[in-house]
Amino acid sequence: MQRIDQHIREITLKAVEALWGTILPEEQVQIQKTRRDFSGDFTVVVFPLLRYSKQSPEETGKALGRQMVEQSDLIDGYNVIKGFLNLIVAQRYWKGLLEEDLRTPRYGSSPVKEDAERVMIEFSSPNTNKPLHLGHIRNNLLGHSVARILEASGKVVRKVNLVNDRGIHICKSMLAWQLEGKGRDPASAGMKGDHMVGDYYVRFDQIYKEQIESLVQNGVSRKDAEQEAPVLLQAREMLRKWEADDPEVRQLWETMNSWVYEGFEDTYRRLGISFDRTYYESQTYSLGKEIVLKGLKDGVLYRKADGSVWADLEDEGLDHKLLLRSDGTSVYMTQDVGTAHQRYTEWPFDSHIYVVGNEQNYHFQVLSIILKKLGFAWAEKLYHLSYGMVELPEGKMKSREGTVVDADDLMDEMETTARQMSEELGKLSSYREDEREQIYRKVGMGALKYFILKVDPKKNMTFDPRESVDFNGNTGPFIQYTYARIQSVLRKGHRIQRAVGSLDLIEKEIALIRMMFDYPDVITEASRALNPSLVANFLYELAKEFNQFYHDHSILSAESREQVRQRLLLVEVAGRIIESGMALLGIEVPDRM
RNA sequence: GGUUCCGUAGCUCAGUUGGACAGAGCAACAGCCUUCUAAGCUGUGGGUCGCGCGUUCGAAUCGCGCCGGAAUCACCA
Repeated sequence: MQRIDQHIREITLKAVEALWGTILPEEQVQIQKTRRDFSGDFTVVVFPLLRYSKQSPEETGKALGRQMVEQSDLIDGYNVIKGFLNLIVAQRYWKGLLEEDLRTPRYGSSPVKEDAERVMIEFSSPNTNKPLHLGHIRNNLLGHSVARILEASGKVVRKVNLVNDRGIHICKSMLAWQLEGKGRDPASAGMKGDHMVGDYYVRFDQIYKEQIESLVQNGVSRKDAEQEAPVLLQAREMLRKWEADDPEVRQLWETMNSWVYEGFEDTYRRLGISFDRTYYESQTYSLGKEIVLKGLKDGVLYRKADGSVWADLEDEGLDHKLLLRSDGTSVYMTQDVGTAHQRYTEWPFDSHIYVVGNEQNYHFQVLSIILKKLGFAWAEKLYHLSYGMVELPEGKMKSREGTVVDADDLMDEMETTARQMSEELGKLSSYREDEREQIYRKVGMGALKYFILKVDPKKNMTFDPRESVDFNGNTGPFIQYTYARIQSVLRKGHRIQRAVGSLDLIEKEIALIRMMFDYPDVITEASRALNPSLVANFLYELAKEFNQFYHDHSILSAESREQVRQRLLLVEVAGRIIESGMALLGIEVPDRM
C-alpha cells in the first residue's frame, strides 16, 4: 500500500501543475502532520507555492485543496487556515493501513537484505578494578538499544566490548589484596567478585593516603610523598612484573580478573545485554605499533630526537599527538588504531560506532584523523556516539566522597520499589510468587532503562533517585501498564475474531492509527541519529493516546459486534507496537501488573 | 586561551529537514472507579525558548557576537 504522505506529495505536484502550469521540485512540497488543535490529518504548507499561484495564501490553499479532493479518492476533504492546507484522509486509507500494514508482525522493522550495511558497535568497555556504576549503565543501555534499533532498520550489527583489564589501576587492587586480603575470595566473603576487587581498590587509596601523611609528618614534601609512598612503588613494581610476564603476578591477575568477570556477567545478565565478541586490552595494548611504524616510514608521521613518534595535526587545527613513547611502547591512541584495524580485518564493516562518554570527544576526533592520514578508507566511517555525563541532584558522582551510584544496588532498589508499589496496589495477590517476582523485575528495570533512555544521549542528564522511582507520567512503567491493560482486554476478548469492518473509524481510533503510521519513520530516524530517545518519546505519546481512547471508549462493549472486532484489532496492533518498541529500548513488557 | 557540546515552565525533559497561539511529566490545586487494570483519565495555574543583531513571508530551530555551564587540550585510559 502506498504511503499516504507520499501520495499527498504526488498529488500536490500534479495539482500545482494543473492549476498554475508549474512543475515544481519535490523538495518544495512541505507536508507535515496536522497539529492537534486543527481538524485534518496532514497539512500542506502553501507559503512556498505563492510565487507560482500569485494569489493570497487562503486562495492558493483553497484552490489546491479543491483540486486535490477532485484528483484523489484518498482525500475526503480539506480546510484552509492562514497559509495551511489541512487535508482529511479517507477512512478507506486508514482501515487499509490497519488491516494490511499495521497488522503484520514485524511492522516498523526493515528486513535485512543480502547487501545490508554492516555495523560494528563497541560499548560498555569497563575497567576490571571496580564494579559498574550509573555512568556505565547509561553506556550499556545506549549501546544495547542502538544496536537493536540498527538491526530493526535492516543493518547487520556486531556488538563488541573492550575490557580494560591491565594497567596500574588493576595492580593497585591486586596489591591491596595481597597486603590485606590473602586467602579471601568472593565465595568465602559472600560477595560479588567485582565488588570485592573494587573494595580493595578503595582500600589501596586509603593506605596510599595514610602513607603520604606519615611521610609528610616525617618532613617529606607532599609532592615527593605522593611519588614515593611505598604502596605506589610496589604497585608500579607489580605492573613492571606483569609486563615482564612474572608468573606469580600473572596468576594473581588472572584470578582477580576472573572474579570481576563473574560479577560483570551477573550485572550484564540483569541489564539484559550481551556481546558478540569481547576484546581484552591485555591482548590488544601493543597493537597498532606496526601500523604506526609504517606510517613513519611513509612520512605521514615523524620521530623526535628522543625516539618518540608523533602525528602533526596542525593542518586540522589541532596540535601534535604522541603515538609511540620514547621507549617504543604504545599509548591508548596507538592501541585504538590497532584494534580498529584488527576489527576491520576480522569483520569488514561499513561503519563502526564507539559508545563512549563525551569526555573523550577529542580522542575520537584525533583517532579518525590519524586513521585517515594512515590511509584507511574506512576511517570516515567511524562514529563516536558521544553521550553526556550522568549527574546526581547534588552534583557529580565522586568515588572519593562515596556518592557513586552502584549499578547492582540501583537495580535492586528499582525492583524493590516496584515490589512495594505493586503490593500497595494489591493487583497481583492472586498470582504465584515467581510470577510476581518476574513482574517486579520487569517493571523495576523498565523504570530504570526508560528513565535513562528517554533523554537525548548527547545531553548531560540528572539522575534524581526520587524521580526515577516515580512510576507515573512519562515513565517506563506507564508504558508497561498500558501494555498490560491491552493484554487484559485481549485475554477477555480472545474468542472474538479481530477484523476491520465496514463502519467508520471514530476520531480517537484514527488518531491512534495515524500515530502508528509514524512508527517506521521513528525507527529510521532513531537509527540515523543513533538516538533511542526518539523511540522512547514516541512510545510515550502512543501510550498516552491509547489511554485516552481506552478511557473514553469501551472496546469489548462497543456499540456493535463489528465495532468490537475492529477495535480489538486496533488494540492488538497497538500492543504489538508498544512491545516491539520497548524491545528496541531493551525493556520487557509484562502481560499484567 | 583553542576545540566540542549544552542553555526551553519551580524541577526533569520533548520540540524530525525553519512554519499555525511553545509541549509533556513531576510538584500544587480541583474533579472522575457498581462498566475492559485509577501505575489511568480530565481540568486550573505556571514561559522575555540565556541575551542581542541578522537571514526569511515566517526563527526555540539557521548565521554572527556576547553571557552562563560542562567536557577536553598528558610519554593516563
